[in-house]
Amino acid sequence: MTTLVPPHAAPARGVTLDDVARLAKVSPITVSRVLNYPDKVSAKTAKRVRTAIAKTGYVPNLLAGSLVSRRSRLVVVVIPSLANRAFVETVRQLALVLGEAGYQLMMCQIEGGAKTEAQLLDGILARRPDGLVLTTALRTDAARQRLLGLSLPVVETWELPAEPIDCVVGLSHFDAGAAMAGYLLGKGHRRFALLCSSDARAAQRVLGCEQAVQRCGGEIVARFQAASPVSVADGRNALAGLLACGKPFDAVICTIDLLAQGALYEAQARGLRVPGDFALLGFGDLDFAAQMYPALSSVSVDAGKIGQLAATILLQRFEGAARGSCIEDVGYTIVGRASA
Amino acid sequence: MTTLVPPHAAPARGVTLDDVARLAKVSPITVSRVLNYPDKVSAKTAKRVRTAIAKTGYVPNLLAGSLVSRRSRLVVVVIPSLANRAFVETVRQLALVLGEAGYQLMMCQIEGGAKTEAQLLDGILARRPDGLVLTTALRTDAARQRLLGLSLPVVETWELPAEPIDCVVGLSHFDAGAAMAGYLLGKGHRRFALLCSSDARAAQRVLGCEQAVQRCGGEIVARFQAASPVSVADGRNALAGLLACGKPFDAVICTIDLLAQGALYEAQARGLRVPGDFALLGFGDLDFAAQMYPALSSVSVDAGKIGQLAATILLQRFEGAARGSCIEDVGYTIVGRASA
DNA sequence: CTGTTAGCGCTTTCAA
DNA sequence: TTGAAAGCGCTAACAG
Repeated sequence: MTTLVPPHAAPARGVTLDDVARLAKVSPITVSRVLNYPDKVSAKTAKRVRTAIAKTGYVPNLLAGSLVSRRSRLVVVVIPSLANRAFVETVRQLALVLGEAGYQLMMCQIEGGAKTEAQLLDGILARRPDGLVLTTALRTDAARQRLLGLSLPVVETWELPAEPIDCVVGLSHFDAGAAMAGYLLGKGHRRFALLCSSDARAAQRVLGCEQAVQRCGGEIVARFQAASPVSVADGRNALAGLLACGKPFDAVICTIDLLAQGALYEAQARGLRVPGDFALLGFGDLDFAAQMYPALSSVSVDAGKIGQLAATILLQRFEGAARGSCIEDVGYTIVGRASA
Repeated sequence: MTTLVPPHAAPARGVTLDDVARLAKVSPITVSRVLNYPDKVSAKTAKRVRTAIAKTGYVPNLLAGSLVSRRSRLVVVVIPSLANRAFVETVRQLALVLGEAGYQLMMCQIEGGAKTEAQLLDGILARRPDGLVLTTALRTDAARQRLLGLSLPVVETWELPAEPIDCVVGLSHFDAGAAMAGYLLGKGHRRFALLCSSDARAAQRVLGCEQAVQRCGGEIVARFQAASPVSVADGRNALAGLLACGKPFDAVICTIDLLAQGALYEAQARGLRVPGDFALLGFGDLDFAAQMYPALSSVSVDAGKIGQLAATILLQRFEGAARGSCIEDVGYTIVGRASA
């Protein structure tokens, strides 16, 4: 049982399938079948093998298995940042549905670090996942091209790209922005301030918002742009800046609830009242929105449904569905509460 | 260039290292070296190889590489749930430091699903990560035993387990709880209400808190326990329940900022004043704590430092440091603000 | 600096 | 139901 330590102190050799096979007095392939196709092995043999597995503490080596079977049973979901709470429920549902189908989900954060997007992506692809879920669009064309050149199933989520890589589950942020403005216009507001975060989707919402306001005879009196990543503090600062510039407004539209949260705190600190002094509308319907006082009106997106659909679509792609065979729009819902 | 589709529609064969080698007119190992040990190849040869790589769109297969080299350059960090914001910065720093050292970090969520903890762990181990970071303690002994039986470097974080698996970067939640009570006792508060979340670490903080209160002649007049996962709504409900039961109190201690946030909203909704009517103290110092009105007193833990240290320790373990060679206590800081 | 040989641990394919 | 042979794509070890 003693093993010589190799020169460069490589990790211990570990128990292999062959070790288990020897102990159970079967051929290696039988052990493999017990693990992967239990039906194809007699109950008696299977039991002997399982005993040997337990006795040895064998952990299968998926690197080897995936290499030859060309299936890793791994799905990677790429998220821009853990801090972005929009994706929490999406990822949860993804993991759940994929897990039930025998796939493992792992998350990769794509923010920060010295690596380019393409390098990060190559690092992921090198591990040969069976599928990929993107919660944020690839910013570089190099990365996009890389995926287009592969036959790897990909689901882009949370938006509706003009030229999808493969399948899509998302919503139109332009439309959502227009609906936000429409909602406030419908309540009689005309003088809007915009507090914006700095990502492409927020920009789309702003665009939709601006066009709707213009179309209906409203006016955008001021606009503040927060740096990325956006924070509650940005919301406070933005409202402070807005008040400082002195232009009158009757509604504040935030591209994300965090900004609205900050704006509300700033209003409270100054003794201003919402919705008395101005209406306030956020986006995302994060958990605190319904709980704040006053409760925050927001736009809700069914994040869990995005995850479920993305998982289902991936599974279909694994079963042979064609690339690009599915584009789903999950839409959005305006949730009116006390603040607007 | 046409390939027959194999019977079970296995994924396309893809470009291999041999293809690149053939195109560049070198041996496969030279291509490997260009990728892994660029110094060991002449600039001229390297250039030819890189051209061939670009031309073919070659993506290395780490499954094969890791199999033979016994190094996956993968570190997996296990988190209980994406929703838990405490770990955001820890994971970010982990990814950063490990990334600079050539390791890739992937996250696995361990909540929900039908899989047991041990099964989930086996699924991770099967991919042969070079290291593991736990942000939450393993709940089952089976899972713990599995890790103890391997030589895999592991760092447990965010607490100081009595019997560590390997290395540790954390803090004493018992001490933090005692300090929370001590802080309020020092401000003259004596009648405490406790709003608790339902995890082991919160329980430790509660324990520390209770003992400190008792020791100093204070009193815990009421205690509410929120179900897991905890939410802002739980905070509102808990404060409402507390007020309903009618017992007088002058300070509310929450095991987590989310509960304090909810409690504050409920207080605002009822026209109560913080800290006028009662002091409020949270834990975690989440981003909104400093921004709320009134600003929330809380306990800050240097989450980023935990990540940095964990990464550094892992790298040392990779370099041969002994199992269990490092136990770090990062402590905590009480951040006094308006609410207490 | 470059190449040859061997084999990582497993599953596919075919045969019994 | 079980097994034997072959080889997935790559790198360690050694040789030139």
